[in-house]
Amino acid sequence: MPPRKRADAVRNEQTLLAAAAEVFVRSGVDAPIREIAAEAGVGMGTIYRHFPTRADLVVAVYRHQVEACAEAGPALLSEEDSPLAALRRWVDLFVDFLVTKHGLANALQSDSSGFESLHAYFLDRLGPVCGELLDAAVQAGEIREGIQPYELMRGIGNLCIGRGDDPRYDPRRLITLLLNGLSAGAGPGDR
Amino acid sequence: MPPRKRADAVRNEQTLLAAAAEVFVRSGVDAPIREIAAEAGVGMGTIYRHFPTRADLVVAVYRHQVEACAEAGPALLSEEDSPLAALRRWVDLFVDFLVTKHGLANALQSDSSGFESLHAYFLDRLGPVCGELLDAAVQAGEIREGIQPYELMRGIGNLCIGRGDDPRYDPRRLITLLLNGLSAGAGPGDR
DNA sequence: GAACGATACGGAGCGCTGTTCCGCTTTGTC
DNA sequence: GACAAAGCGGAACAGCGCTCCGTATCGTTC
Repeated sequence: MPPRKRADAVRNEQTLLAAAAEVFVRSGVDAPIREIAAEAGVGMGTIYRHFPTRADLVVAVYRHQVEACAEAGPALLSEEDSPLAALRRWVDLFVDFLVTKHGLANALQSDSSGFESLHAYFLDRLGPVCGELLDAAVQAGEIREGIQPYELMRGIGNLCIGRGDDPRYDPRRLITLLLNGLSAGAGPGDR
Repeated sequence: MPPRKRADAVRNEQTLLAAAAEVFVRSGVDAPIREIAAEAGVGMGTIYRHFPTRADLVVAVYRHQVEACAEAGPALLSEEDSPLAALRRWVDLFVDFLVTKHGLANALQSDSSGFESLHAYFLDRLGPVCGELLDAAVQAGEIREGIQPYELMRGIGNLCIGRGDDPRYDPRRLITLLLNGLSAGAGPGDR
């Protein structure tokens, strides 16, 4: 066995993933390495040691975010007051994650097979989580039934395409409207 | 009326278009501005004056190339010994042009409507030219009939996708094979 | 052809970026 | 506590986009 990694290295890797995720949301996946290093409070050498290329970093953040998003689903369900509130907060996390996801295609440039498998992983992992949130909200009578997880995730994903082009376009506002539409008139008496 | 442009400015613009086309083929559409300036033998200021953004330059080269390619069709037909030879040389020009075309999407970033119209212009202008070359070669019994201009152009275009990724992949070699296949066994006795 | 604005040119210079490299620090082990 | 080994930080270098302004060229007028 190769001797296991040093504790500080492990720590730094986690810090970097979190910092990169944050910076990606703020400045896009093409953000300067310096900015990510500063956000994480580490040197640039550290980033290059952990993630030799930008694609490595983007992929790592992607996996990390998928995982975080997946784990956040059940957690939010239990800590929020209502399933709908949990769903709203989950969607918010999901939107942040989409920056990374949309940057992935460029970062991987022409490795379309790698992209496919990462995309499949995304669907397998997040689809059920989103489904749980939707079911719970339906059970609680907070949203109308009938919408599929894939449909919602895809719709949100599409609303976020091209974000940043034009300051007048704010995907989050539209997504809020979408969710409002989903809950409108969905009381117990609804059919 | 604004006074017409100075002679040297017009000359430089033409020189730049030719130089940029050349450099795009050699180094891709992301080639450093300095390299294009050097190729054209002008200063960088001159490029920025004529084409404030990279997209402006790419679009201008694109139009210029479409035009050149369109005019080259009939010219080659009359100066080459056979229609097939003319077709081969035309395809060669076309392949060079595709570098610019494929770079266009990135250069325009998110202006998809601008891209659409440029693409339509491309089809309208070059489709008929390609058709003429194909017809002439068929008439001369040099290639089999039945292939459509759009089909050929699209096929060649697709073969050129991702060029430069991998030195082992040479689109021109495959395109040569394609043309050989088009002419194989297309003698007068063929039916 | 001489003189003179207007126009265009060239390239040094600035600021920002990716990437490397090596002296220094921290960690785990004996 | 001592000492490799592993890891870290960030100065330094190189390449790039873009601007700015002194200089050269052009077109016009006499």
